[in-house]
Amino acid sequence: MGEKLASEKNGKKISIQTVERLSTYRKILEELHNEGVTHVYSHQFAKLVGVTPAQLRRDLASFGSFGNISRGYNVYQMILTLSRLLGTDTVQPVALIGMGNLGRAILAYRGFEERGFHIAVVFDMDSEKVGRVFAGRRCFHLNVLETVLPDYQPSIAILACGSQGLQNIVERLGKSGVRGIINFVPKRIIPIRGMYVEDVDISAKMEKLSFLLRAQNGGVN
Amino acid sequence: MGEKLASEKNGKKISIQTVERLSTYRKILEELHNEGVTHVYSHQFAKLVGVTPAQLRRDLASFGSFGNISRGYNVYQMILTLSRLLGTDTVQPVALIGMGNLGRAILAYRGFEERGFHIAVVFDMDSEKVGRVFAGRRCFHLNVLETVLPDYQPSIAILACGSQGLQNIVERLGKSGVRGIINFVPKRIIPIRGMYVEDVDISAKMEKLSFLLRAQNGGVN
DNA sequence: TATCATCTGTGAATAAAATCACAATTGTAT
DNA sequence: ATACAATTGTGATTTTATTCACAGATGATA
Repeated sequence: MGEKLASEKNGKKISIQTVERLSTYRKILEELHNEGVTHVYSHQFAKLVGVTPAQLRRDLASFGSFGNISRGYNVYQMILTLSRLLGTDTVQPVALIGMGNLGRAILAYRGFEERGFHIAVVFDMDSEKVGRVFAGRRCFHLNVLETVLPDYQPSIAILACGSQGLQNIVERLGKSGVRGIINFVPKRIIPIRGMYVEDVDISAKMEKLSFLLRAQNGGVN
Repeated sequence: MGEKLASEKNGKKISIQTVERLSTYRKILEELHNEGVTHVYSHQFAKLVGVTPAQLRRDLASFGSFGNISRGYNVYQMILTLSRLLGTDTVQPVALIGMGNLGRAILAYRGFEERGFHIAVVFDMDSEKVGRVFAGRRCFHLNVLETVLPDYQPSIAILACGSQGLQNIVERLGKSGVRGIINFVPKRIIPIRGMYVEDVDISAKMEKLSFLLRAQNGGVN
């Protein structure tokens, strides 16, 4: 299925699929918290996030027991636990490679900061971009990656650059201590040992939709 | 797992997981084609896309038989078949909602056109944006959605707007014939009957990476 | 205090996905 | 023409994920 790795906690395993749902859980929990809700039952919560109550309970049970058997789940306690698990309880510096349209849009997006990720340093290869300041960050040339990264120590980098020499950039990032990569470039990259890559491929998502629509229409031949 | 739906072809089922891999397959096949490669064996191809040969063969077999038992798979034939399946053999009009930083970055991205998706019409609510021309498209006010959409007949829409009134927009799109949605807004939306939603949540991807990194570091408590 | 309704956490069952492993096939070499 | 090496497509198996369904727990109520 999906992917391989899993983590362990209290002897139980947290599957990748579960982790992917945890972000949604946290998001909804924050909304509930802001509305003043202190406890929620699995069936209510499940409806809000769009999963079955059983799956929700199993997911939550995979990293601890939070449910009071007749009050339901403690919203705030779960937010704290999830934030800890997802690493959003502390601010994490992130490097951004590529200051084109996409890079600038990512930089402008406030959602990361809210969730504990701070784009600390940005790079580009284009001499047009290097040296300019974007949203308060001076843009460095990729050449000086190795020199500059240690000042910021990001463990995550976002690739929003061209596809040329991409694999090489990945390897250099890896050697400079980056362990996780969000890849917006529609080109397969191979992580070096101990690294994780998450691809964001919007065209692929469109193709998936497109497939589903055709399939539903009775399968155009 | 993952999701529910599947499609059928020749009595065999194409699972969602398979569909998600088909985009990658097609991408790699195009590269091979451009390099002049006419046939490829499953083990070579599998290595390129990063799956096991067995899985690749099973995926391909789920919608037809292309393999010559001793020449391997016909690259060009597979490109044609995949393009047909993924609906990228004809140009598909797409509507884009939201002309902020993200919307403009999406509009500027050439990758869609290459894969057969054309952003035909754009909308916003901001009077600052409405009426302006972005990359050749005049921006319409969301108010006139119902009036304007029939001229373009998109079956897919991209949401890159604010989260206010999002669900309402989804429903209006659905009533105007939109069947698939790519949602960049970090807010859960509920598709109306017959609609598909694909969420793109970059923060969630970062949280996933963050989790994996912590887990690997021995599980910070 | 005893009864009741309803919840969680989880073993057991089911469903889905991935992998194994091999029969059938086919080009190639001699 | 025959033997050989290597490939595909797919039954069988294994692994992983989800759902079912219920025992045990707990607050509410009278």
